[in-house]
Amino acid sequence: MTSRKTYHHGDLRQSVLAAALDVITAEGPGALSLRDLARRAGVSHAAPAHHFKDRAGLLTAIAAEGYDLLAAALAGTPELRERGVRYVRFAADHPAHFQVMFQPELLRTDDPDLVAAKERASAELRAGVADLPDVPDARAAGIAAWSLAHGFATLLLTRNITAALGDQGPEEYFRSLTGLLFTGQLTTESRD
Amino acid sequence: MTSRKTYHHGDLRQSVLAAALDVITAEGPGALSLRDLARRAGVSHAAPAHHFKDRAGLLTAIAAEGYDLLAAALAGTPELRERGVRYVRFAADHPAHFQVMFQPELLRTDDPDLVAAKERASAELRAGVADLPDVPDARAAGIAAWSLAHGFATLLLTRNITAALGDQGPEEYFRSLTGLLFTGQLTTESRD
DNA sequence: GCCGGTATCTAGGCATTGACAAGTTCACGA
DNA sequence: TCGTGAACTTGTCAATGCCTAGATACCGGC
Repeated sequence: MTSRKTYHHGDLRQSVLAAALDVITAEGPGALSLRDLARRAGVSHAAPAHHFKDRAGLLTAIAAEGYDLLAAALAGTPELRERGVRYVRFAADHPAHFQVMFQPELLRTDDPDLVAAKERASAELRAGVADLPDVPDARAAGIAAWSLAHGFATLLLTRNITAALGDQGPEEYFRSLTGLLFTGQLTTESRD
Repeated sequence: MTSRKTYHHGDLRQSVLAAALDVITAEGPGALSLRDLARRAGVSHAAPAHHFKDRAGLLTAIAAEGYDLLAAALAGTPELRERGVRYVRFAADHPAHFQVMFQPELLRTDDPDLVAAKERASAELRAGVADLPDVPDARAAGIAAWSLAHGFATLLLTRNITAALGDQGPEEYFRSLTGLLFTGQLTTESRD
């Protein structure tokens, strides 16, 4: 509702993006309305379209930004476990990005910017397992680690493990979870 | 478009549910339109509302059905690993249910039927770790296992691991993944 | 300093949708 | 037979996405 003296908003793209993240965080991507975002920014209802083309364009831009944020969050972390912790932290800190990134139906998955950003994040994920010693199938190991972190993050954001967390932060809880796995406490059953 | 001779459809609820699952599977929950579902069933545009109240009601019914299907899929499986495999299989077999179940913004989370069905599924999940020997924190172990299976399932449905699968089925791949973890092949790094 | 091109934003309109209200048809039991 | 309620229809309203045409302002070349 910020009144504006100039004809040009000046920073409409960022303004709309920020408002979109708020809405998605609070009510999910389904509640997104381009017209509502325009109202919040104090511009006419068709103004956002110039920056994002349409709804899918806006969400694609958010997803691309998310992949870049994820890549940055993972960069420079040597240990695999700590990468997992940072993955969880990213999801907790950027829930809107995270949600949109993993709902391909909402996106233009062939968008060049999105593809490039996703590849940068993907490279960081692969780097986490590349230097593991004595792992026969690095790709499978990577998917195992990714599944664990991604599942934890998803269950966290869908409020499926809030009770279990207690007063502990998600990151610490996840760190101790990996400890449980890596010290073999879950391996006591039959092996085939 | 099936022409109908009687005034009453006869099985509108099931008809709408089935059509909704098709749409969600193909294009996600966002593409759901009550009016479109009505057209497919050959009824007037407001007929579905009588059975599901509104959009959230329809999605809540789908989620509840999903939790019951999941509980049934897990029931009677003794081993934890096999429960994980069945969890993955459930997601692969019922992608629409799975998606909707884990998007709380779309649902009426306080709906009694939904809460009850979710509790039944939750009980089956807990049962998987209840009889594990020598696990100090069964709850944490359960969340670790759930995270792994849920993450794998989610990444599978979002087409993030299709390349890695090759011609292997998701279930077999997941089974071998758990093998990787449970035989300690990912535990070679530092332990603190 | 000004002038034209272009990015940015406005205004209007159309088809579609979700939700609501009121009326119609039908099944079923007293 | 009658009436009661469930199942479905019809009509309507506000809101949305998207398109098109037009208005405004910024910016580089001259």
